[in-house]
Amino acid sequence: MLEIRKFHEEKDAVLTGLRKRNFSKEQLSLVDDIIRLDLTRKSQQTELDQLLAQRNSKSKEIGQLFQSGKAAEANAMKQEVQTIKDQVDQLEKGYADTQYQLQELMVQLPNLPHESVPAGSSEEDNEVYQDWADELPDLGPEALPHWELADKYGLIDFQLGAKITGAGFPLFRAKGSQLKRALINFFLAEANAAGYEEMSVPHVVNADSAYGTGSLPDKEGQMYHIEKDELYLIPTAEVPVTNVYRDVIMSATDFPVKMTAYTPCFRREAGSYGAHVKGLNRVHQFDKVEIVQIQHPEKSHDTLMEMLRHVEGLLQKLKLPYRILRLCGGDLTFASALTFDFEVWSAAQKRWLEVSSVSNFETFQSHRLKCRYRDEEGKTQLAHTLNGSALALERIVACLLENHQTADGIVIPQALVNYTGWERID
RNA sequence: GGAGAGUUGGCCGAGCGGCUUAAGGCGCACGCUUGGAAAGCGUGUAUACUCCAAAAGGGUAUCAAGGGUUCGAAUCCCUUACUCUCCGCCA
Repeated sequence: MLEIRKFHEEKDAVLTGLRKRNFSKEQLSLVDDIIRLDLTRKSQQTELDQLLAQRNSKSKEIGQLFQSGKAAEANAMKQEVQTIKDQVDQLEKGYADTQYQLQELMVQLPNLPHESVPAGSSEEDNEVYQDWADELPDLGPEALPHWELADKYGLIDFQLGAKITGAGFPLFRAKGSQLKRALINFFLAEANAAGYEEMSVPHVVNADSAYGTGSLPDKEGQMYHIEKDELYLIPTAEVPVTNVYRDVIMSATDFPVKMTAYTPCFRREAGSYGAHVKGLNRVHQFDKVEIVQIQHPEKSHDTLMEMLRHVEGLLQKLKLPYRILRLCGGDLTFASALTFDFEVWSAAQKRWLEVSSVSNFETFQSHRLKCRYRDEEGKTQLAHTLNGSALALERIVACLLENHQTADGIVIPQALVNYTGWERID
């Protein structure tokens, strides 16, 4: 959530940011509505506080009167306080109402894009930040898509997954399952080597945590909701991991905080269909190793670039053709200020598949999380939060199978052989 | 799932309707002291919102969370969450 302070002090920056998000003129009027409501809120608070102060001091006097035996005076004063209380009740209602309205508007507003975010309305307008330098591999017409390879080598059973649960819950078996486990270990080992603390976290979170990272209310429909216990299946490890720092005030020397976790991720993704969701392209449960950092505002941009290079290193070691996109204002996720997507070339499908998204949320999440640090003057300031997939497993499996297929089997890249224990699938 | 006991500031811990602007201790910071340190002494030490042009200084709220009783609630009542102990079940 944006800080209300910005609306008063940097209104132009707010408007500029929202325009980059393609806000219409009517939508932009929200900004003035918010400023107006907040001014109302302030005056209501001042009035309310004054009344409460009166009530407190008079109540104290009543106590003293009783103690000195002046019951008659005390009882008279009770009447006075009673009338103050009635006013307080009235004002409190108005104040709560203003707060509620303000909150309703504030949660509708996405993060302001970083200045480097290109203008644009859809994924067509994303900027290719770093293209695949070499020629894209051409495997010829015999190249099989991953779902056929998975079937041919007995790696993934989509029918069994559908039988046990439903569509979008593939069952990995034999070397398919081992390959996935190897990738998890490989990604975690690389993250550990880069200084990220490994964590095993709950895969189910409460509403406070979901709200803290912005999954609620913005993505309510995307999460599996366990109503009986009022809990949510995590859509990404970002939610439990970032919430480690909810309601925490750190010292500036604690930066950077680096955490990593492997988790399954659950997404309802209602309304998808067609070839784009075939095989592993889009599933309801997938695996991911996530990297998260909490950083000083002045250093967060450099940190984002460092995370970018980390993800890039993984793809290079897996020998997969990739490109990096800088998302435009229209494609940026709600909470993000700046996002780079990694796409890997799916050699048989002949299309790019998104395998990672690396984002700087600046203070948008930390404001909700109340994740703060103390600056040189001892004042509390909001920290910056960042995260990235490093990496999403299922699409990597798809691309590994397709890109490294040969006539007599699938060749495992050397970096991964240390983790699989075998060199090929045949 | 059943029964009981708890949850107070960074931490420990007192308080069980007004004498609390939350005692006392520990920790931390600064100062005095010292050749330097320790000890000792002194001062300070939460968060959010808000008033004030700003600083200084006020105000309000917060004793797990939310509601209630009362002129007044950390303290009494209700609901919820969490922690611990015992029983049951269990990888």
